[in-house]
Amino acid sequence: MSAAGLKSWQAVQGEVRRRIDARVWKPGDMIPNEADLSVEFGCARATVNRALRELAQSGLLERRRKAGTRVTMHPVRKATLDIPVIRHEIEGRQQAYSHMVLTSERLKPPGDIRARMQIGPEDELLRLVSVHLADARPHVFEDRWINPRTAPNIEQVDFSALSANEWLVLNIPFERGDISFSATTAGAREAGILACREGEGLFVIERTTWRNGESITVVRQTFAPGYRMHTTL
Amino acid sequence: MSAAGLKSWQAVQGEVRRRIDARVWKPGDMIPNEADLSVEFGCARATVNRALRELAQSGLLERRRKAGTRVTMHPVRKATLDIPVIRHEIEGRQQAYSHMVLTSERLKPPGDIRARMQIGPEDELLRLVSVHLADARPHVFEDRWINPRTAPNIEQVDFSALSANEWLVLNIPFERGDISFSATTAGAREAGILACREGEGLFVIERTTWRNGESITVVRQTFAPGYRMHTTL
DNA sequence: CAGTGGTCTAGACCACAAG
DNA sequence: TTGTGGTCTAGACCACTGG
Repeated sequence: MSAAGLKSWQAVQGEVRRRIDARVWKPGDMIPNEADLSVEFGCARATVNRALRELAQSGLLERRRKAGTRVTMHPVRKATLDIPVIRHEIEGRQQAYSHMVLTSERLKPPGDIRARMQIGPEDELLRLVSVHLADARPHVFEDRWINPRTAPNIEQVDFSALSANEWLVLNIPFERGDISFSATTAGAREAGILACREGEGLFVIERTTWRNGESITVVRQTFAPGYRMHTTL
Repeated sequence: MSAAGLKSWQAVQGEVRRRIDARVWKPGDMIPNEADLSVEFGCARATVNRALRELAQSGLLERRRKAGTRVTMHPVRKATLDIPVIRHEIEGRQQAYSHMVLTSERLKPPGDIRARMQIGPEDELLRLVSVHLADARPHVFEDRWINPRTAPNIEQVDFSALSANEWLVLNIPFERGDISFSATTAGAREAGILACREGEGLFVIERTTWRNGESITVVRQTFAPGYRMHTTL
């Protein structure tokens, strides 16, 4: 039953996965410590550590100093999604990208935006409403608020040449952000802009990004019908 | 400008991030090799390697043997989503979980399911339609196909006690899977089951899982209005 | 061919937390 | 207090691939 001569961390990881899968180590069980495993497998402890560390990060194991390592009782699967710049996503499908700014204005935001961006009640933001097109057909409707304090010179940028998304990616990289995925129902406005029927279900991504503890932007992107994000587990 | 005495991989990683952020190393630039960096930072090469490896995995750097390491031209942000078992998600919100099986039958699947699960034209699958409830209110409508070849004994399982999701997680762990997120419009059936209005936009997760090169299950989960997945970037 | 990242090793010290 | 994982090190060899 024992396995010796597993000299690569991938091999160790595979053997550990196999044992968990085969219920040699059951959910909730403790597994041997790194030193013992390194002896059993005939490799260095660092190799075992690398193998187990990745399994812990992926949620299959739980590790605590002194307490040791146990098989997670109810593993939470994690999926990694790529969040592409919309132009690249469209061009990657061999379609022609373009975008249009519908409105651009400076004003005090409503309360929910103010709260999400943690700004003062008198601060003004730049609001940009735009639509991204793939082969001249509407693809995403975007409603964005930008904080001029973190993005100076934003007022001078010509967003007809470069979308706000790309300008920010290039000029104001963010340190931290949160993102959410949901669905909404097309109202008259979305239906008109995205050329779909009112009442259709639409995929929505909302994002807030931060830099040096200050918010950069809040954006809500509503996708045309049929949009789908895909990844592997 | 140089930084010496960065003795932890986190510190090295932070310094590298800082330089990329500050445009010391611009998108597309090569950066020094690991040996040189380890000298500059006053640490071992393995420490530099660990720092850079993680940055490469997160998409900020591109590394190739012999070619060296360069700053990614258009970094693709990655978001990691937790895909919880529905019962845990509901109970985590302090709500009472329950579920109901609406139909359970064995039959030959339609062509799209057959294609996605890569099974023969004569193979039969178990089809389970069910709904998960949070505090007795409908939360998810689930349409699932299960392959009896990978999940033997599935016919004998009492899914009124344990949902198919949980039974599979416990008994037939998958090796590989794909998942997609999209939106749909509630039809009469979804509206009835989820107690929402017809025509409402609903969030959808579709999953296919595999084990030993054979498909285990295909499931489509349609969430009640207002559902949202959230994570950080 | 040779330069670069990828990995393994044996040993060491440290940080944390369970008993 | 002490067992465990977390990390660093110096050195070594290997695998890939650009020139």
